[in-house]
Formats: sequence, C-alpha cells, structure tokens
Amino acid sequence: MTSDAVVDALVRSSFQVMGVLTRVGAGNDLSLTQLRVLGILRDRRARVTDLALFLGVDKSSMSGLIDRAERRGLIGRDKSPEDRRATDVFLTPAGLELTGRIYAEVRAALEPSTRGLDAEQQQTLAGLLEPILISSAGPGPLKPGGD
Amino acid sequence: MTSDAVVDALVRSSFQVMGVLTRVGAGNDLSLTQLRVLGILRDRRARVTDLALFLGVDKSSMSGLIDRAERRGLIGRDKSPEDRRATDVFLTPAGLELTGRIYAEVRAALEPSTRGLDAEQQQTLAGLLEPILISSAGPGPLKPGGD
DNA sequence: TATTGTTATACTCTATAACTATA
DNA sequence: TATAGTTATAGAGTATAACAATA
Repeated sequence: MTSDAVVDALVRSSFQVMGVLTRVGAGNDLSLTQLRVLGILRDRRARVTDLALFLGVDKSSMSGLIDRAERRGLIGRDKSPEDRRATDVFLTPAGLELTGRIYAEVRAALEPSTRGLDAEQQQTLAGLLEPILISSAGPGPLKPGGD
Repeated sequence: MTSDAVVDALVRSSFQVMGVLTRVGAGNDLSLTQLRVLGILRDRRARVTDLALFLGVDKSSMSGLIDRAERRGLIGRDKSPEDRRATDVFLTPAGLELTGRIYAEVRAALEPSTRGLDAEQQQTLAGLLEPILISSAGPGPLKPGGD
C-alpha cells in the first residue's frame, strides 16, 4: 500500500524540479522536451523513432523538435549507413557546448533545493528514489517512456 | 555542497512522475497545466492572476486555459464582489467529480513506483522531500511558482 | 507488407502587446 | 496611474493522417 503522503511529496517536488528545468530551459530558448533531447544526445547518437519512444511523443512531433534545433545549429542529422530509412541524430559542437552549460545551470538552480540535506541525507534520498527509477529505466541504449 | 547523484535522481524521478501525470491527463483530455489548475481549485476558489502566478504562466495564457476548461463545463467564473476587476474561478460539480477521479488515477498510476518501498521508507522519503518543498511552498492561499 | 521519417493539418499552450473596466 | 482580465497575434509543441523511401 502506498500512502498519500509520499505520492503528494513526489508530485509536488516533481513540479518544483520541472519548474526549475523549465525556467533554465526558457532562459536558453529551449522547451523542456528540447532540454531532454539535448541531454539524451549528450553521450550518444540516436534515431528519430528511438528518441520519440523515449520521450513519449509521436515521431512527427519529434521531426519538428529536431527541425527547430537543427535550424539553430544545435543538432545534426545523418542518414544511417545500416538502414537507409533511418536517420541518426546527434549534437553539433555548438549543441554540445550549450548542453554542458545548461546542465551546470540546472545543478546550480537545483542546489538551493538540496541544500537543506546533509551528505548522508542526500545519499539516502538518492537511494530511495532509485526503486522509483528502476520501474522505468533499464539497460539498453534508450528505453520507451512508459511507467 | 550538493552531489550530482541526488540532482540526477531528482531530475530523473521527476520526469517519470511528470510522465505519469501527463499520461493520466491525456487520458482525460487534459494537459499537465490543466491538471494542476483542477488540483488547485479542488479545495478553494482562486483569482485568475493568483493562478497564473502560482503556475508560472502569463495571465493571458491563464485566460485561455480557463476558457477551454469552462467550455467543457469543468470550471466556472464569477465576478469578485470585493474587487469588481477580479474574477474568481472555481470547479463546477462536474469539474470536482472529474478531479476526484483523476487524482485516484494518479495515485494508482504512481503506485508501482512506490511499491518498492516499505512504509518506513516511504515516510523517510516524504520527510527528505520536505525540505525541497519548503524552499518554494509556503503558507497563504497560493504561492508564486518561483524557486 | 512493414517500418522510418517527413509533411499537411488542426488544436493546445505560451508570451507579448494592446485594450477595457475598475481601483 | 496602477491593477485585473480579455483579446489578437504569432510561434512552439502535440497528435492524426497521408505520404515517399526503404526493408
């Protein structure tokens, strides 16, 4: 059985974290979804469909997101050599640089939220959030955005 | 000092919680923002500007959100008796009913995420998230969506 | 036939600017 | 003058449907 208190705390803290991410993104003219795309591509290439699955959006929406980021020079597209139907998406040097700066901003912006916890509490919190994550995150290069 | 591990766990769990909320909302033809509006109005009336401040959106965006919810019969508007410039927004009986059902859905959808934790761990988690919340939540009827 | 990605279309969400009504 | 709210406008994000290219 799950108590309402945990659920409420999770939901409210999530809205707060999302608020921070939204604001940092907006400060760089990036939506929350684009922020995630950049984060995913930070250490790998990915296909359009895989990105769409992971983010839980339609592939047509993904096309638009990539279009706009590509127009800004943050993202590039390559025809996949293995499957000529597929398109590999990747960060340009400018995209990589921006992503790095934004992630530093996110950590800085979230710092006040975690400042109230000492090192041990932070470790405990990270540990308790782990089982919540494993219910969706898995191995493999990218996982669908299911629950 | 804040470790990257906590921040990463917070961000990732938040995206997962948002994913659940987005899916539950979509299943009821409601955006995340509209879900929040209904949640806020569940136990109080609120003015347009206060809602906008709390959600971190412009008042003109708020007007549109309210318009669409009103058109669906979920929300009503009243001219405030105290200040005739202001508009009080509230849930209709249909809106209240829908909100109740949706919140039950959200708890059910989030249940698998918290199932891995026993009662004591859940309590600990809620407690550790508390300091994160207090950095933004406060007393008063509604608080702006700042960090 | 099935899959990958794009395009066309329509609607929601969002902010900015201009406006009305009230304070 | 300042504040509360709406409307007009424009752009991003989203899904559905139809399409071309490839498997």
